[in-house]
Amino acid sequence: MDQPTPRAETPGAGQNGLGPDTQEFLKALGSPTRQRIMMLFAKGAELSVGEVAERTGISQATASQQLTLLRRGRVVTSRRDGKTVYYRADRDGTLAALAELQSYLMTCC
Amino acid sequence: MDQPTPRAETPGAGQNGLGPDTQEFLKALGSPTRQRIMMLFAKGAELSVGEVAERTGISQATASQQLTLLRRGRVVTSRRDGKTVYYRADRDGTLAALAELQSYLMTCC
DNA sequence: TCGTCGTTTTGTTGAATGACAATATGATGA
DNA sequence: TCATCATATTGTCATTCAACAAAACGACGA
Repeated sequence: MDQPTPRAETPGAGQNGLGPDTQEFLKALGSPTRQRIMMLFAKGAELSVGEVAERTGISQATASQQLTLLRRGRVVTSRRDGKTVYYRADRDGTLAALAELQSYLMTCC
Repeated sequence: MDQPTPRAETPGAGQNGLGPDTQEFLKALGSPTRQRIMMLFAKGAELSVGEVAERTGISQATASQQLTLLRRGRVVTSRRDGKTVYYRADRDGTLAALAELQSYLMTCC
């Protein structure tokens, strides 16, 4: 169910600022709750929405919402198996965002 | 007696998540307005609060507030010269945050 | 088909955020 | 000291966000 959320068309960012992807990435990781969620995905672990809800102590609906935001920021990906949806860290998206962030910050420092 | 009293400072991030500094860093950069402000500091430029306000089109008060948030996230530093306060990118803070973020993300991917 | 289970979406509420105007602080020069 | 300039803080309002419960959706199995 990993919708190919319309890929943004401004990957370079370069001199003009961060692309929308990286912007979403920063917003996604900027929340303590979502940071806490991300810790569950250490070492490539794959978890269902319900498991994330249980281990973080937030409601199932909230977990689903927050995971959506994380997916929008390309921090996680999702995969559906039957009724349950499994999430895990998005290695490529993360590395891409990190790279763009780095190049962005290099123009300031 | 499980005592999870938040440790004051855990620079390593390690297994427990991001340190408060990096958390502030992410929040600071997670805002479009502040990202726009940061673009003004390319190439080591040094700007006063008034200049930031003028070039971004936001009020002086708002500029001061947002710059405070950026400073709290160690994205900029400030220096006072007479009446005016000059801000510029914080190279060390940025690199430190980037390094911690990277090590944090490496535990997931 | 029907019921159930897991997930998502839809209200709704309280807290946090972003913006401004107005005021306060602080430094400099007359 | 006093006036002035640049910045910081305060007060207020509109918007956004995080969280929940409840309802809708979707995929199985009987």
